[in-house]
Amino acid sequence: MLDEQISNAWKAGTKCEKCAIRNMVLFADLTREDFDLMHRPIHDFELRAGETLYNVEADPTHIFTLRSGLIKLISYLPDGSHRIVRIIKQGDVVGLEAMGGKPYLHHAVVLEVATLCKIPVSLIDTLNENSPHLSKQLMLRWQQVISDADIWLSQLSVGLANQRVASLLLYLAEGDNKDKCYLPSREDMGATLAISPETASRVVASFKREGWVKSTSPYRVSLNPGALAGLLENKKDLIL
Amino acid sequence: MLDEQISNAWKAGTKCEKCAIRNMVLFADLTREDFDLMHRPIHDFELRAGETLYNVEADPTHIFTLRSGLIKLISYLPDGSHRIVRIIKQGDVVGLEAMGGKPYLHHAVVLEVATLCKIPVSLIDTLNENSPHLSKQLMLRWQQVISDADIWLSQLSVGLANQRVASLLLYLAEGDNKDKCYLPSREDMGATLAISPETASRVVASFKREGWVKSTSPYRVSLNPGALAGLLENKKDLIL
DNA sequence: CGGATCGTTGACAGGTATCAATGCTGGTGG
DNA sequence: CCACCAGCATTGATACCTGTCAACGATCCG
Repeated sequence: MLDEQISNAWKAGTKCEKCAIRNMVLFADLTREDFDLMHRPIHDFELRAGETLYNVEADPTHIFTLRSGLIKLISYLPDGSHRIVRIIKQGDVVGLEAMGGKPYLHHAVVLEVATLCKIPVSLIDTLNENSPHLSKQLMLRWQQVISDADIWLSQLSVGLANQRVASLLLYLAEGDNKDKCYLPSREDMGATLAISPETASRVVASFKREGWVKSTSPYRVSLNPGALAGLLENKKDLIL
Repeated sequence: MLDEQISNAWKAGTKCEKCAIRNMVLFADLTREDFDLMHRPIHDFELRAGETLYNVEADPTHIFTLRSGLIKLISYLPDGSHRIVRIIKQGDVVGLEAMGGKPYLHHAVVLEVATLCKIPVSLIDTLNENSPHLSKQLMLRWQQVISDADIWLSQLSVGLANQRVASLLLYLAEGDNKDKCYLPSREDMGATLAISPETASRVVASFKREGWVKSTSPYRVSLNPGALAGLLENKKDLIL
């Protein structure tokens, strides 16, 4: 039975290599023996839209990699309001805060059906002491997170409402087929862009009227990246 | 001469321990021999307001710790506009992106006279392979950065202009004497809070009229934390 | 004393939040 | 099978807030 668990873990390991499609190579250099040494294996699983991956009160014992789907990270303010501070896309790592024993910083909720790998922090710690390579990989993950946070700050929270919505759609399209992407609920868009749901609705409606955004299936749209990007250009056209 | 350099590095090392006042303990567990082994020592120096610590084009060969003063991190957008995405306070680490060879993500400019430690990335790398403890410390630094970024997103970019200004002042006061803090130029406040400099000016002026903010010296104010915090409470007073 | 830079203040237009009403859709139960 | 309901998107009307443009004042410095 234990052997079965190990085997399952190793299966997850091979999937990790597939994740490498999006430079997800945390474990690319591990051998079969390394896995056999572990008591608590990596576990892969699936969550449906609306389900919670973790919240701030959960035990910070695992980090996760998102193999497919979409996850939102919600930050709650003392006054009860909330904001979506990040959207996790395929290949990203979630819950890195757990390293170091600190509680999770957010409430992580699935937007689109998600398949994930669940990795015990203790495992990372063990490997960390032996493999400086993994340590480097983790460092790169942290950088990615910061880099994403900066995009949020410098692009998604600035400018007119239609510019913010355009930026968000383009951001979501990056991880997807480049011109098809997930379309968040209007309330989620509001919480993401610091605008009201009604304004978000108005903007999306206007984009649809222009033909820049077309619904394909529920919560899925195809879009015209060029037109949307055009909205962002003329923020400051200085005469240099 | 080399010996003198080493001695200087060690002096900087002792200062690191002083930094530990704000849980800055990157090198707290290093011995004298460890330092003697290093070819490129830690160097400490000072920068005046307005001077640049680094920009995106600089060689990402060092990370820095801020022993005193204040530094803003600016992110430039493709369209030429810019935003202040973080403000580095005493005890914080700057330029962590340099780990991993990636270019610096921002333009780092001094707001208030800053004293810093300049640490070669190569040094960190070397130590990293031997000391898992340092690796842990770095992890904690990353967390801190993320945590700060989240504050920016969830508090400083949301709500009415006066709420944002209040949040910013309270944030700056944290690192200071709790009721005295640095008062940024109106333009910097605008770039930080995603509002126009004029609006920032109006809000600050109104705070001064209310007596919540009082200039002490140029770019320095004392403030009434309670009153400012009061502005943030009634965002959503639900009947729970 | 002029000039530059920054902060302040005013007037006004435009964008957005808010409140409210109306469609729309999917699920439930009769 | 249909009616009903709940939740979400849409749309409208209005007040408020903020951006913008512009003028003026303060301060510092050459």
